[in-house]
Amino acid sequence: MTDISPESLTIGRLARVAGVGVETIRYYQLRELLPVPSAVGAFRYYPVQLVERIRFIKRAQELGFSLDEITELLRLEDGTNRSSIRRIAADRLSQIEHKLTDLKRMRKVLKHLVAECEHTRADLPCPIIATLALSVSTPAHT
Amino acid sequence: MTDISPESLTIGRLARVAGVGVETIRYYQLRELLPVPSAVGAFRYYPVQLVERIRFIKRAQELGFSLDEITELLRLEDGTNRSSIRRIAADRLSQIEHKLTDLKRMRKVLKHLVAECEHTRADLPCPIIATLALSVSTPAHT
DNA sequence: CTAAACTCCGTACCCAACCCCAGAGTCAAG
DNA sequence: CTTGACTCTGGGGTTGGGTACGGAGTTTAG
Repeated sequence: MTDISPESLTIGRLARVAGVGVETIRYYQLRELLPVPSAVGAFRYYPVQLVERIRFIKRAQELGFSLDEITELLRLEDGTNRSSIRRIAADRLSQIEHKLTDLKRMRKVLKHLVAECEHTRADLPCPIIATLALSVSTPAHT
Repeated sequence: MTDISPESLTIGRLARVAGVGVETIRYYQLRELLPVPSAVGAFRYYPVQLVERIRFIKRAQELGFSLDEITELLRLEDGTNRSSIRRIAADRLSQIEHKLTDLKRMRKVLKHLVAECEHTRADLPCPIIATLALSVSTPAHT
């Protein structure tokens, strides 16, 4: 966390230190999640601070944020616009709630079908196939 | 007026009756989820039975099955190989369980962060950003 | 009979978040 | 000063489930 300015890395080193692939860094540059440093010679050199930025991105991804949302979060990184940050997080949260509801519906139906299939006599039609073949379907999906 | 058979449809009619787009039918043919009928004239005519087949596919999709899995299910459609059918459903079920676990983790963290951000004094750093900027991350994603 | 509507076929493109490759140039160690 | 590991640019491809486009031929309603 001690920041000494002249510390710089090539893209490969940055990638290794941050735990991502070189291509990931290039892709993030394209997406404007990372700055493209100006080359000194033919190669570009990256300040070590970018390691933390990449980790920020990765941690946000673990919470399910898309790169677009992360771009937003990075713009708000100074933390002064708390309500915008909260909005992004709250939006993501409600997307997650929605998906949870959806998956729970699927789980319920599948659990039921698998169980039913296990103890239905072998001479009767398979309940899983039978359901797919003619049930009145349950609502929405992602 | 050239009624090939009382029970056959052009691709457009089949699509309308089944509630999908023409392109979806062609795509399903490509994926071998639907047979490609041989053309009588220049156009192809589809037996009405395919309407049910398309609905089968759509119902399976609502349960989260991928088109590959549905291809499998269709091969087992006669229902004689119950254990294979159950395996596919059970696999899908465990994928769903996995995803549920993952989403619940995200929800927990996000709920906590949003709540914390709401109750933290405005002069302190935003807890959402702070967490992303340096937390020790929690496992897996998607 | 004509014009609208439809079909066929191929190709290409969409989203996300990357991965992989080739060829040429470059940098740093020995 | 050579070697080999790296970088740069640019293009491609992947997965999943389709959608969109365009031109030529066909069918059908009026």
